[in-house]
Amino acid sequence: MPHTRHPSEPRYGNRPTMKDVAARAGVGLKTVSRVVNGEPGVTPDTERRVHEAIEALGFRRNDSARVLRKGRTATVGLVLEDLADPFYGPLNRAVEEVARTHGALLINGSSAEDPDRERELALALCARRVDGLIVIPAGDDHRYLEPEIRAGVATVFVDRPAGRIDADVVLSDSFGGARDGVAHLIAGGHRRIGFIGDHPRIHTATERLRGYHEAMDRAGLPVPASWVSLGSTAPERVTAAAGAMLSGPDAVTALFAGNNRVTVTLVRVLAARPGPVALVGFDDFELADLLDPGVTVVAQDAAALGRVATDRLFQRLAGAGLPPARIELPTRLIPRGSGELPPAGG
Amino acid sequence: MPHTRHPSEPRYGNRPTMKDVAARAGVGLKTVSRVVNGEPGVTPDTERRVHEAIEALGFRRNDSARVLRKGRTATVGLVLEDLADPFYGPLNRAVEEVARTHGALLINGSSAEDPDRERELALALCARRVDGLIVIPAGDDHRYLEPEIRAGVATVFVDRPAGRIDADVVLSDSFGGARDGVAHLIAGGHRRIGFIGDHPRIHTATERLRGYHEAMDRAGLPVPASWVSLGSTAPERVTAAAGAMLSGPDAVTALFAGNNRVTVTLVRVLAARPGPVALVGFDDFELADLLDPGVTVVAQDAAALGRVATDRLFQRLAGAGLPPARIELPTRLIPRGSGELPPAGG
DNA sequence: CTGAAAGCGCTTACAG
DNA sequence: CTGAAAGCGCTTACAG
Repeated sequence: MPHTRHPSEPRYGNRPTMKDVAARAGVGLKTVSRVVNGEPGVTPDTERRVHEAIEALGFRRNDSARVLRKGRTATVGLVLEDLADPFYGPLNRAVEEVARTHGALLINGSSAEDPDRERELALALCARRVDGLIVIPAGDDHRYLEPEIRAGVATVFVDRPAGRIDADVVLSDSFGGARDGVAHLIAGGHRRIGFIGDHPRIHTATERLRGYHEAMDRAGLPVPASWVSLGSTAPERVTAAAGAMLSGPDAVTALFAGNNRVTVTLVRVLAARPGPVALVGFDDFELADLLDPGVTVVAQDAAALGRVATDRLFQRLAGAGLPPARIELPTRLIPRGSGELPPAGG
Repeated sequence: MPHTRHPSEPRYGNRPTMKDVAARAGVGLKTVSRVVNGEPGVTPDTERRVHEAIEALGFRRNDSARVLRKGRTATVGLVLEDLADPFYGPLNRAVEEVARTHGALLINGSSAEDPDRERELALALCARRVDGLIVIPAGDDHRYLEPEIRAGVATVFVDRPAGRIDADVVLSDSFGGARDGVAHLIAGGHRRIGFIGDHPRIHTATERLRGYHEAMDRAGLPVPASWVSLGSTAPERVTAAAGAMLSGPDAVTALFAGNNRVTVTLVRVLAARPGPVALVGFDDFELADLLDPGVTVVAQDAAALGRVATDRLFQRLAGAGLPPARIELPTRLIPRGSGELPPAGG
């Protein structure tokens, strides 16, 4: 007797299959497939019988099987830094919405800023044969994705460029945004401005630092090494860095925050200090306008990053033989008070 | 000639399969499978040859095919309200982390508070044969999931109970949290307290309103209809509701906000008014402590909701024949200033 | 230690 | 209009 059904095979919880429906309706398998997929060429009577069998058995097509045969999974993978980070919420949602218009589902996960975990997750998604992959890089070497991209996985990097491979990337103008933010402080009369940012291995951190230097240079302002601090965005580290910059003979009168988390920590630090210190932060955040003073920021459009990246991905999937591109989105300076505070004590 | 390969079949972008690897290594298909899966019983030499073929061809196992045969997809589906809503970020991440410890990936999507979209999404996930489903309900009738649950999809509802079916649910103690929050205002001397919450079809909204009434009743305080307003959380609606409650002879001296978005809008409304009005909000939010005054909230642990729900889901998958349970997590009152303002004018 | 056959639940490419 | 056969890329259950 040939192998039929064995309890050790979950068989998707004993769900009925097209074969079961076909048997019950007294038709062929292909006829069931036709009805389920709304293909033409089935008599109303046959169709009715099939529908009755589907109802009676509670049949629901197994899309995993369908997808195996079709060759496309109608799935997009998204690797971001942290699903819990509010910055990625709108990006995540934007990716979902675009995918949805193409009938695709979204598998996502966090790299936790760990390059190994990013790799593991991205490759797991490739193993599931996602049609496309959107990656917010944690690492700086993405050669591991080269075979996947060559094999046809449409891949777009977001927020930071891919490392050591040539691939699509959609990002905000970090350099220009930081430059304008720092220039805004300089225009307000500041001469001693500190920069506190993320790890130097993170592309946006160094780009924003570059923008800072550009603005200072243009204004002919020298930058002692003590005014720049890159590293972890942990509150302790940022607090310590700010403390150092705000004391001593070279004390700064203004701070530029390299990202969201740094900004929030600096708001706390400055709220606990007596004198006013000007602050401009990269990235907007909810309630920034309600704080006192409101926090001046260089805002980027996270939803637009996700939308543009996913559009690009589906363009690739549609077969456009596009060369890898770098798409840069503009930022916007939003003055709210903290960035307009005059320098204390000249 | 039998059908072999045809250009109209994408075949996952011409990726090599185990069959290709087997041919190249000069071994059987099953041997490749053994090597790829680290199964024992392969001579080192054979193993080496297989590995070489894998390298040379750039083979990566197709987990979608594997999953079809195994009967379990190692995938968890999560239907939430809005991927962009910061409240769901930590929940989302917690679900991911628990799934990860079980080797499962996460497919998620937004219902956009639309019951039809919730249904469509949940059923699409079932069609993909997710092993388990976590749903934050938008609708109030989940009978459509009954066949899926019966067929073996482990299902857990979070934040709000399922409608018209008996299923696991993990939620915060909305009733108790709101009761305590309102009692806190009463203890501070308030007698006229308004409640502004979400749509009455949302379970948490009515539970929190129930808590409000309980606290007022216990204190022997009558509640005119004009002090209660449920409906959309759109800023315009909330602003109008607050405006009505804060004027006239029955004007309230304190407000209880039914959720996050209401709280934030009320903070804006109150900041624009002359006199102090006390405020307690349900749900904590970032920077609540930095506002002036700090916002007193009834905090729920969103990450714990996700963690407990996903643990429950995997318990079910492990085969524990559990009856549906209702798991309620405690809330925590965090006084920060806004809830401790005394009643203006007695 | 190794591999051929059957099967997971569908769709494709045919042939009637 | 309808369906049997072959196949998607793997794993299972055997048999050597």
